Parts: sequence; C-alpha cells; structure tokens
Amino acid sequence: MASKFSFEQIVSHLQNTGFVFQGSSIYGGLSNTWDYGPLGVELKNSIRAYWWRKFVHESPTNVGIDAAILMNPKVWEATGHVSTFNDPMVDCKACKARHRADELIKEEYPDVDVDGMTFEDMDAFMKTHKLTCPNCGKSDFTPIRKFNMMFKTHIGVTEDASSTVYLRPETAQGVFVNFRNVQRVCRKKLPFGVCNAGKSFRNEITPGNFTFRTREFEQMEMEFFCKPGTDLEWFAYWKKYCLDFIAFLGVKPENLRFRDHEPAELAFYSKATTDVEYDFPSIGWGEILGVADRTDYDLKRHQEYSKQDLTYFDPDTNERYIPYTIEPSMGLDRLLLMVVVDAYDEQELEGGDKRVVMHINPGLAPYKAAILPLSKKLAPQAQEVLKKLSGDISLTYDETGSIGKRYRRQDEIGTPYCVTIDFDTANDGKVTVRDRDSMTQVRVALDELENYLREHTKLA
RNA sequence: GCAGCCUUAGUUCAGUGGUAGAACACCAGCUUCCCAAGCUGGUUAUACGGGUUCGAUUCCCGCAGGCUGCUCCA
Repeated sequence: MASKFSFEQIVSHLQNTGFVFQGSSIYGGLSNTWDYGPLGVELKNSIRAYWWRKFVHESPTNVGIDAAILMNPKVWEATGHVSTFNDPMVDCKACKARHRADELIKEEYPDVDVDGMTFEDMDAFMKTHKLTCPNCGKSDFTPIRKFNMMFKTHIGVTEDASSTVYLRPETAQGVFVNFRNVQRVCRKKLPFGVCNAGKSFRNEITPGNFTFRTREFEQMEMEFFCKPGTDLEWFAYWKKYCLDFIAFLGVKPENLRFRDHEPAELAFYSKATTDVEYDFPSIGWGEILGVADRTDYDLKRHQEYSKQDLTYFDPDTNERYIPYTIEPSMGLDRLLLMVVVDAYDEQELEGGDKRVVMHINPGLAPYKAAILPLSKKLAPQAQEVLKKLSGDISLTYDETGSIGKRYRRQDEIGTPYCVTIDFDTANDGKVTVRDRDSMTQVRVALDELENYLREHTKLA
C-alpha cells in the first residue's frame, strides 16, 4: 500500500529540508515550477548517474549522447507532434467544464469516424446533433480551441514565423535524428541502444501534484534499435531490466506494479506499451516509466520527411531495412519523488518523541556521511578528517547542538552514516560510525574510514 | 485554463482599524559529551499591487501562489 504518511506531510518535509524549493519564490513563485535544493540535486545526480551506469556502462550494446533541446521544427512535423498535440478542446458555457470534442462525439456516436474529421467538422457535428455536456446536461459549448502542448520560442531577435522553434516535448527525437551518426561512428551492428537524459517541455493544461507533473521535466530515455521481428523479445528483455533497475533504487516492491496498455489505449505509433507505476500517497498509482515498442514509426517518418536514407544494412542477411525501436523512457523527477516518498518514515521514540528518518538507499543519499565533532573543542580535528576524505564522496559537516540532535538532523535528510570524532580519536586514531537505520555504532580506524564509507554506500 | 476554498517568522498557530505574540526551529555564549538536556541572549513574518481611511496586517478590488474538482500526460 501507499506510504502511510500523507503526501502533504512529505512534500512539506522536502521543502523544509532543502530537497525542493518552489520556483522563483521571492517573486511569489511561478506555478508548477520547482527548484531542486542542495539535497535534491545530489539525489537527482545520483539517480541519473545510476541510470547511466546501468543503461550505458553496464549494457555493452549501448552508448549515450546528449542531444540539443532545440531542434529543426520539421522534426516535430515528422513525428506528428505538431498535429497530435493539438487537442480539440471545448468549454461548456453553462457549467464551465472543459471537454475534448472528439471524446464527446465518440461517447455519443461510437460509429462516427471522429479521427477523420476536421475541427470545423466536429464543431458542426456537435451543433447539429445537439451534444450535451456530461457534467450539466446543457448543450452550450464554445467553439473548439486548440491547445498546442509544445512551448514555442524564436531563433534570432525578430519574431517572424520562419524563426519559430519548439522546446522538445520528448528527448527521444534527438536520438532518432542521430541514428545514422551513432551507427556509423560507433560501427554498431543491430541490436544497439542509444541513451539520452535531459530536459523536455510540455505545456500541460493541468500540471500539479508537486513535482509529479510539471511543464519542464527531465527524461531519461533509451532507443534500442533491433531487427523487425525480434522486437517483442527485446521488449520483454528491457521491461525486465527496467523493473530490476527500479528495484535497485531500493523502493518497497509492494508499491510497484506493471501495467500493460490495452490495445485501445496504445499511442498510434506503438505496438506494445508497459508502464511501471508507483503507489503514491494521495496521487495513487502514477506512472514512473514506460517501455514502448515504437516499431519503425519514428525512423520511417524521419526518412520520409528528411529524404535521407535511414535504413540499416544487415551484413548477416544482406538485407536493408528500417530497425524497430524499443524505448524505455523514465521521468527523473518522478523517480526522485518515488525514492523520497518511499524512504520517508516517522518513528515514535520513548517519551513521545518523534524522529523523522529518510531511509534512502545509502548509495543514492544526498550526503553519504556527516562529519561531527563530539564537542566543538574537537572541531579542528573533525575539519581535518573532512578535508582528508576524498572529494568524490558527498559529505556534510555539523558542529552545533548536541550529538543526539545532530544525529536526528542527519536522519531527517537520509544521511546513512554519521562519523563522530571524539576525545579518544587523537589517541587511538579511531572514530565512531553510527548507522542511520540500525542506530548502532562501530569504531573505525581513520585509515579505514574512506574504504568503509565506499564499501557501505556502494550501489548494486 | 475554468470553478470553489485559502495565504501572518524557516515551520505550526495566535491576534488587532492605532504598526504583531507564542511554540518549535535557527544562531551565539556557558554547560554537557554518543541519540531532541538545561540556562542566558539573539535573528526572522502580515505574499504582492492598488483603493477606502487621519491611520490597513485587519475592510474592498486586483494580481500571484497554494489546495480541491474538470480536461491532458512521462
């Protein structure tokens, strides 16, 4: 079941501890924009790095790229984003409810070919057939209005139509347009995958639920190119691989599920799609990643629109064909939200005290360890220890308040280990390492400390 | 984007047409020295912009943001 703690409670904790801040807050904020704070960015970087390791470094078939956000507008004509992201929306003038015109028509007249209708056709159809609002029963709609979900901007200082470009609504196309480049320079044979992580932008009508749905978000996608006919096999392979990946992040398995899309639910370009969903408190089951069999749709369309040959020559069979693509696509912001929601815990202690603990996977935690002098008098010694530990372990330092209070602060932000320098350290060369989850302590020699921390914060 | 409700320190809450108070948190000092101790002192707020008024945090309007519902999606 979903976390027993309320979403509101967890979100508030994230904002109070520096995982996430509201965007532009000193100007009153900007709706649905969020800034990752010092802790959030560490966690986000860790998750992305782990994804990169699993999908690029540990998958010999795969390589990575980092494609540009701005692309030639023809890309979005080829993919159909320019037309399909234009949904025909109507408002009911009586009750102000908003509906999709095509959905309304389908509902009442399932046999009508709505997809073949223009927006004008739909407008006329709704009027002549006196369609009513499912919400209030009246038949009084505004004309169809288009909502293009792509953000537009302009190249150059003059804003004429010829200079219009879009912020990419998905990272995938940056990979497809580089299919030939990557294949050539890496001398790749099928099957092979190309990974890309980066920001995408969608002008959603209704964002919300904190960072779960935002207009600017970070995707981590792979396009895995394979021979047609082997696609379902690879689809199954990457589906399994993704679930393993999620499991390694350390979330509770009972909060995860696979959901195969029904045929009617499939996107027009997809042959099969599976979502992995997480059971968020208050949001319910929410998609955190999807694996799709995109067939040869994308490359075929790009070949058609760019007039470039995007076929693959198969040296084994001497055939030329357009590869099929399996695409595991995940939202980094959602993965992060899942990790922190899953990790959040409150414990009642003796005496009615409450202790907030974030049981974040030690390998992902924003800080792997906190360096704490038992007394302020030991601060110089503790600073030395901090300085000596090499820079690629993320650490924090705290010398104010009692040691118990400092342990508590680290628990609240998910730091798995607290390293305490005490009065014996100078004599025996050892420090106390306290474990967040078990609340137990061990003495570790200073020489061994770095290895100890590395060993205990290693990812599978 | 539309409708309803909401907005006072970092957080949770008081309060008033005459310029804001607490608790927790935070900082400093003393003390303590391995799981939120104590004492002393300290920093910090009426989201923003107008209007009414001698005077607005309080009343009115606008705007921004938050929450809830509708439509969409990774």
